Amino acid sequence: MECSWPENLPPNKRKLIVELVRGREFTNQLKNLLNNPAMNNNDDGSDVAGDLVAKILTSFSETLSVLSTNESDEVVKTSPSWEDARKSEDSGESCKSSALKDRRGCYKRRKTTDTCTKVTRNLTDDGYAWRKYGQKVILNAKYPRNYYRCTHKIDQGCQATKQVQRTDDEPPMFRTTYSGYHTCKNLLKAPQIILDSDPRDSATLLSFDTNDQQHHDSTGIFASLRSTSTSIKHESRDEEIPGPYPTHNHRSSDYLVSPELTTFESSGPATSTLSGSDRGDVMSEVYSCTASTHSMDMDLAFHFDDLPQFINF
DNA sequence: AGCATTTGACCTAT
DNA sequence: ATAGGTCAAATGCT
Repeated sequence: MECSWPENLPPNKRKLIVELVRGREFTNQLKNLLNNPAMNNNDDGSDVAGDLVAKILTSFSETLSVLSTNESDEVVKTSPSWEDARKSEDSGESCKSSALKDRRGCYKRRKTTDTCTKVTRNLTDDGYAWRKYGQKVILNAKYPRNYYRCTHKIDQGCQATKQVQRTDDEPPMFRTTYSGYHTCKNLLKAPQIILDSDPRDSATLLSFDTNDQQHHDSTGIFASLRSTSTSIKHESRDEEIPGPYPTHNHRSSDYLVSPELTTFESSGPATSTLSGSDRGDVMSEVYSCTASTHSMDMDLAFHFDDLPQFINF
């Protein structure tokens, strides 16, 4: 069947649709294959199901790749980039004078991204290499908030960031908020995607708190991902978070321990909000995520008693 | 020397 | 106006 694109559809959106359609097609083939296991081997002995899974994963990778590119495109479009700011400065229009110092602050704060928050008793490693780029005193908070970006922001353009803040609670808890996708090729472990795990498969409690106006359509992409193991190893050595001011040193190599992999992805031109959750003394860790697109809002709360499953970026 | 962290400045969102 | 997020020079560490 001939497919005609709307004239004004940007190429990257076409690519998104193509990849999603491909993914759906491969998934359907896999479904048929599962209904007829006898078809799983080609004449040459190759594993058809395995090939299809590989194709599906590739399709998702491509989709996520396009989405991350879109995000940066939008930033450039809606605001002057650092380079643009420099240019307008050169023409005597904005920022201020004197060379290097004026680069400072000529940036665009990201308006919205998908975020995911986890609250833990200890600081746990998430398997990624982070570099601290800031620390802020937060109003009415006893402890400062620490800002980290992916170590591969420069060399691979990875946009993932996280914020870590010690709560005022006793015993101390640590709230980690992740933003953006890891698009880097993490050398420690590759991000892994397993689609739509059945919540009954694990002890994780999933709470879908949906809005009244919620409606779904195919533009919402939200894949929940299943743990590859039944437990989460915590980092052998806790990350150090500064106590009430001032700060300690901690180097990015502190974050390089690789625990088991669990993955979570959400995407979409999005607005995001964070929500808290509490199960009193039963709770050991709580993860909450909100991802919303223009067509779908979804909140998730993850409770972990024995750490069978969680989220990873 | 090279890389990571610290920290004040600067900017945006509200 | 203010709180919070990011930048980048200075500084520290290996």
